[in-house]
Amino acid sequence: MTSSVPNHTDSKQLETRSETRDSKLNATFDLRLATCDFRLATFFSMFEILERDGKTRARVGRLTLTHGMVETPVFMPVGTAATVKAMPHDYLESVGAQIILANTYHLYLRPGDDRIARLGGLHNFMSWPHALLTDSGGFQIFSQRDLISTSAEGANFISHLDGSRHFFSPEKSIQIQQRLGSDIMMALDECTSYPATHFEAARSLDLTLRWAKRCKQFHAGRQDGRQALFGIAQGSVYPDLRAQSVEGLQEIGFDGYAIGGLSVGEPKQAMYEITGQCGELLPENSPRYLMGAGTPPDLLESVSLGMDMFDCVLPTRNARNGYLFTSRGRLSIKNARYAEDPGPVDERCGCPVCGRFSRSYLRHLFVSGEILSSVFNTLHNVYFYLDLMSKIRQSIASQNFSEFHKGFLNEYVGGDLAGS
RNA sequence: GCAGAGGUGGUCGAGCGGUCAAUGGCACUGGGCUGUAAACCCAGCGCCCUUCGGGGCUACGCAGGUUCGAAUCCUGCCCUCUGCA
Repeated sequence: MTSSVPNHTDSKQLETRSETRDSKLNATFDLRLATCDFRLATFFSMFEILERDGKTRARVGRLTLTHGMVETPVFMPVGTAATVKAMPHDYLESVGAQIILANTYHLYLRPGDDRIARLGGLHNFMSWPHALLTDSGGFQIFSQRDLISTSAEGANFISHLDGSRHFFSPEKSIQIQQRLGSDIMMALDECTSYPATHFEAARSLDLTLRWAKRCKQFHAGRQDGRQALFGIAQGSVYPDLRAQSVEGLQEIGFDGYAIGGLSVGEPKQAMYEITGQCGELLPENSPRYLMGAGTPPDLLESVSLGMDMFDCVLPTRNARNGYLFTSRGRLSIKNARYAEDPGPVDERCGCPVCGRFSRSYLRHLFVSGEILSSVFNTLHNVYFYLDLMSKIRQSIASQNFSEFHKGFLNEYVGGDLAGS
């Protein structure tokens, strides 16, 4: 069974990919043509569990989507505006990205879902032949709450781009995601901010559940198996509300279940407790997606609690802000101590950046504000995340996940890397 | 040589009698970032103490002077730029 869990980030595989770049580009082009007309597609969303860890709730699974199979646990790089910032597509492929995120609200505002639809859908538009997940816009209800008001009917947005007013109903969010043609659509939710009182969280959860039902109903009318729909649990840090949320979602029935409203400022302990609780309550045979998480230790902990899918802006955003992930912890490449450090960012990293460039050079690029700084730092961080997920899958398959988890934390220190 | 303009903290540059250790930008140093309004944001940035309220010292080309008080006014000197010879 181990063989069914490919190591997408094996350095030899990287070389191979690099050597066959031309043929790969051709394949990409062919795939793009093939996916141009969705009516030809016959895939349906499916999740199967391939391996289970004996000591924790961790499992290895395979998600079969319209645009390819996804091995879980999986980290999905965030590509809000139809681009994983600073990452060329072939870099994403070479690093083993199986599925990336895009954002419904942002793409609706610009360039517009109708335009993307006319250009053959999001896969075609951005020339990404692999799996795509679109977030519903629910997170923007949280992150742009000063510009948004919600009602039972939906969310009223004031565009951060030009001040224009827009209304997002659950139906509209799904309609846009259908036009985009993502492999996985997310139900429109209200991402509850933290802290929230029990009363506020209950109100928010109730709204989210009603919206979830409308999303499902709207999608059911057009259900053709090409796009999966995931529901999102809310309930802040209150176990009774989380239980209610998970139960409500299952009554409606989704292709997968996400945990939203975490990693929004709550204590780590609360985050892990709620994740663990949801891991137990969510259906065993459905993919479980912890939205917005997290740090490398968060990913390991959440996998052990039964989570299958993750997304987070940390590897990409932090890369652009000069913060690199290494096997020994974080490293702020802008620090003066690296000014003349000839060593690689992480001597144990197999990424092309660590294989070629010094900390000194990368610091220079960052300090100088060079574009390559963002490119290299992002490539390194995304590689680090995807490599970590690959190792997690392997360790689960070989029944030594707990040891791997422990060993990783032992090396990975929260503070800055000691100058070495 | 004559005429005019000017020399301010790492740098550019404001201030033009007290509220000035001196606005602001940059540079520098550190921190933050968890379904991306983020190549962003925050803080520090003369020296020495501090019970974190503050206190002391040294600083606006150099040297004097006026004044209770000078980066700011006066005198001399040094230097820079522009124009005319």
